[in-house]
Amino acid sequence: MLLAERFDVDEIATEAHQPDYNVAPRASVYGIVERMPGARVLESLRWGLVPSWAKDTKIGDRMINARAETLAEKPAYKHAFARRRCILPADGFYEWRLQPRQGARKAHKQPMFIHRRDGDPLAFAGLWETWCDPSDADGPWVASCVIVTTRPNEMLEPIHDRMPVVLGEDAWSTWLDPENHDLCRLAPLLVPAPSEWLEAYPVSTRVNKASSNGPDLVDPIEPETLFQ
DNA sequence: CCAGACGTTGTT
DNA sequence: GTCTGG
DNA sequence: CCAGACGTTGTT
DNA sequence: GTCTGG
Repeated sequence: MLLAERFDVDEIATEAHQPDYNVAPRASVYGIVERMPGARVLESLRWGLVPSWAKDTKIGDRMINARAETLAEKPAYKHAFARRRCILPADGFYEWRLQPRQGARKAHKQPMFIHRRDGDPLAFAGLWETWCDPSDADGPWVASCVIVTTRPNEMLEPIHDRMPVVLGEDAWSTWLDPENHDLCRLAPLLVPAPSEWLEAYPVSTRVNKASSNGPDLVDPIEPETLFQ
């Protein structure tokens, strides 16, 4: 499998499924994790971190982004940041650019697709946790994750004021190593990716609807249809 | 001490 | 579990 | 993030 | 306006 090769995964702990182009919170995403140092496993993770102490999974619905600036202090992320960092691979991500329209009182929100220029998948920095219902000890374990965000790089700045942390290949081992507790080696990774890595282009507003999906969502749209 | 939250983005 | 607010 | 709902009683 | 669901 392509992802497993690209991320040098040793074990695939999840069945392959079709890629999602419009992932919503609570959906499953791929994650690369190391429970043991150096042993990379491709897992299926629910997007929206459910901390181990949660009474139910509801809390995960709003734990979809974690600010890099405060990761180490937030009760909900502290443990995962210390021991359960992961990589969340993605073809790209969407941001909505406010685009004032002549004669319109409301600005148009133009969805943009951001991806790597070299065509490789992005490696989002993420955190993950496992949870099991405290009222049902025999119930299933739920593995969940959260995407780490930071300030935007130069290229994204006109589009949005935050962006996911995108790790370069040279940072993967340091980030994934569960025995690395050295903040001085982790903190420098949580910075905006170089603008040169990325490209942004406008896509159809069909992506606004969570039920829309499929590869055509990332098709570039013509400038004429920018202002519909 | 106990109770209650535990998060982010964007918009007004 | 752990932090904050009262 | 956007889209879409925005409610209760009583029954299974 | 604000919350929930995807």
